[in-house]
Amino acid sequence: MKPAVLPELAPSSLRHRVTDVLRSAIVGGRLRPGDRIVEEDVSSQLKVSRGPVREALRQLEQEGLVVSYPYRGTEVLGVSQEEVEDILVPIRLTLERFAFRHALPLLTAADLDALASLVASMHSAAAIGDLDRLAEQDVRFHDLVIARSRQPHCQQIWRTIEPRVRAHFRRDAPAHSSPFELPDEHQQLLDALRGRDEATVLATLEGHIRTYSSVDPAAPRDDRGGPRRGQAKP
Amino acid sequence: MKPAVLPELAPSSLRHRVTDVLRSAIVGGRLRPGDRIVEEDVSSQLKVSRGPVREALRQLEQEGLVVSYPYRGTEVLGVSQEEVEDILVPIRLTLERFAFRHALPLLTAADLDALASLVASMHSAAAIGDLDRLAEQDVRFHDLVIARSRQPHCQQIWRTIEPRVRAHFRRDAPAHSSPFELPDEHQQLLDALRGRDEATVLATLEGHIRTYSSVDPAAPRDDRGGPRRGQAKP
DNA sequence: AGCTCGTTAACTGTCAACAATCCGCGATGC
DNA sequence: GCATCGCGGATTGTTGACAGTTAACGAGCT
Repeated sequence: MKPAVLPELAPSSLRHRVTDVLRSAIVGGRLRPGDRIVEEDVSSQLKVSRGPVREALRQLEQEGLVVSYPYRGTEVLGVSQEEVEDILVPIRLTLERFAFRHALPLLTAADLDALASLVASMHSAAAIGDLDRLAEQDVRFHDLVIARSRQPHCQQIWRTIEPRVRAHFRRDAPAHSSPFELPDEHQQLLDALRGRDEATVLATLEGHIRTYSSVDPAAPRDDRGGPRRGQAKP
Repeated sequence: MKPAVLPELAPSSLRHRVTDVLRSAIVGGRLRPGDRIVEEDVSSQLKVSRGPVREALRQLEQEGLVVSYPYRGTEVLGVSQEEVEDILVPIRLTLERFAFRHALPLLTAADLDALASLVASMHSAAAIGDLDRLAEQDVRFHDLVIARSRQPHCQQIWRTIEPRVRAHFRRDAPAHSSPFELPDEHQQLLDALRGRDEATVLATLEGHIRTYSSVDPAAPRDDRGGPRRGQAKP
């Protein structure tokens, strides 16, 4: 096996798994903005000590999903629609333009096949209305391309932007578009990548991301998450 | 004392101080890309245990200043000029546009005075050639405005972008412009803020930040910092 | 009543010891 | 010679205990 084409397994330390569990709880909406996260609770529920939990919380804090105040604890942070539209989506656009441009000449046939199977999975998920899997494959598509760009800062910032965008659409704008548009758009992206034409790729990408920024303007703004004083009684 | 105008002292836990020490060592160039950071060394030098050091490293990792590989350690990460120009500066522009727009109606007379004194300090620093203080006041100027915007995600992303930009200019493009332009540009920004006219503020800001993205194109690209195998013998 | 000040429970912050993993190097076998 | 295996030092990952801080509660004073 000379050409290293193995998917290079993700690092799985305890702290990474704790981070993933908490992040998916937040992104999935089981932890809502304003909810407190108590280290002891998490560590006892997950049967680990508080060390890894603390490190996970530090990471989530840097990802903008939680805030913590010294000696007072950590709570889940909300995102205002304004910040999503005016900051997160424009940043995402900057990142992905850069990433797709750099990944384009580096994508192997195996990569394109992997993307194709993700698109196929999206089609079937849309067909049976499995929105969770649809979102999951959506993220993986972009993750893969961005990973192939081999630009460390681009990847790092992407990892901090993407969960917030996803949390926002999951929590506050659940029905932003027909679930059938998503697979089609990614199919177009994939076709553009196969064509290896940078201009086409970037134009398609731009259209794709802008689609997602135009959410229902009647949706309520969400600007919760100020410093908490006092705590809820049981 | 009804109107809360106290500068609200920064949280000073051990982990915050360790983070600050390491970050300033990286941004200041005393730790260079590729250098290893060993938890035990840091903890013994700073006379603290490894816990806070680990949390500091997690935070710096999220700020993109270091990378760590499981069970193998942490090392300082470099930034390529391409990533600075194509990602970090555009993101900075997005953030500051948003922040200045939101801060504009919220800035108090005291805030404007504080900005004025920063500008004054920049003038005197430029006069005696104190580039460190100049850069320090530069950052504080933008920090203050962004803090006043009261947009949590904007602030959070700023904190992760700014150190990288600063590290880049400090390490790789030390003489990007005359030290006398900096105070003047901030003077203009301050005047625009005093005028309370959004369009003027944004135009001035844009010019200011773009100035900084146009660095000497002959400067060497810096793309170090891949995964390390093996370790240097003493 | 309203304010101030101890008291206290619930947390977070910090530490030092222990466990797990990686890397280099030399022994071993072919 | 050269690949493979396994040992050992260095360093990171994890744990449980202890110390410090916060905010709510209630007694005492005015």
